[in-house]
Amino acid sequence: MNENKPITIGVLAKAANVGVETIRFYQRKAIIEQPLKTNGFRHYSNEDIRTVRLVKKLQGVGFSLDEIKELLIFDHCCSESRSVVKHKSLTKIEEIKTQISELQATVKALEVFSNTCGSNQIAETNCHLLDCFENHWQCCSTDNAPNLTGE
Amino acid sequence: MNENKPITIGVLAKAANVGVETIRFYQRKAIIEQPLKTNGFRHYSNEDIRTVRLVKKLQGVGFSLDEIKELLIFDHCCSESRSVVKHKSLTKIEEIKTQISELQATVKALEVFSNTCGSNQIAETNCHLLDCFENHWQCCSTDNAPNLTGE
DNA sequence: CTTGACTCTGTACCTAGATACAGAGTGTAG
DNA sequence: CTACACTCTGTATCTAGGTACAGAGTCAAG
Repeated sequence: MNENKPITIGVLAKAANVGVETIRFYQRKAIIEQPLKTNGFRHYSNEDIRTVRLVKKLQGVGFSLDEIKELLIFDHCCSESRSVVKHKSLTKIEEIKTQISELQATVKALEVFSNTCGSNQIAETNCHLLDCFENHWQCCSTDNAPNLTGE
Repeated sequence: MNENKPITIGVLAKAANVGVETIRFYQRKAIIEQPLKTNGFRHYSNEDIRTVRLVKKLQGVGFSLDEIKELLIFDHCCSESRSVVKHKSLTKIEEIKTQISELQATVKALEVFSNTCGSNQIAETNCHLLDCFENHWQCCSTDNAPNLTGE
């Protein structure tokens, strides 16, 4: 039933909620495969729709197109090199877990900030984002930068 | 003790682990304030070091420079408009929480993928990233895109 | 068989976030 | 007082990820 109404670039773009130029861009970047052509017109598969949607979703959670491309390549060669794929997935999982903890620290810092700064009773000096973030990250303080300014 | 050895742009850049050009770029973008000058040379404060470090940290968890700029502006005007600041912080907290759940779904999908694809016993057909993500997101499937291809 | 919607290739342009460099001035150690 | 490291302003260039044409071909309805 998909044979009589082929999925042209416009149909794909609409289905995946992106512009046609974006599809062509992804082809140039080899994120989606160059599809078959009829009379010079490309036609796509339902899997292409799923792929483009996945690309947009993965971008939304912080993957770059290069990373996404790598993930998608896994998907096509996994019978050849399962252990490599497994290893790369596990590495990526660890990266994402780290990012989740950093985001949780951000939330904590913003909560403290909004509780102090958003409260009218608190003195202005207790109300600095910099302080809140430093308490939750121990990364921005100048204390751990020895002897750069005065010795 | 910081008076005799002023924090020049190079010192600041090194302390915050960025290039001097990045510092100048942040000044042009008004992410850090234009500091005082002596004989045409800018000198910075310890707070500037903290600020640049915070900027890099916030970028690392997905904030754009414009968002960071807005946060930093909060930090300087909060006594004037505490309720606005509070409201914006709470909005940001909700955004980050959403992002955390999406990242958690990504981790789940990758775990399933690495457990199937990484296992030598599993048939190749059970081993698609697209399937794993669709099961954890219900977003990429073509099923919920009605009548775009065949009717 | 024309008209309008769509597609093709190719190239140019755009924003964000830097990064590089030219040409001139400054400041400090030897 | 010279040499070298550093800074200044201003402009150009780069990468990522698109977005926007131009000029030509295709296809389907009326």
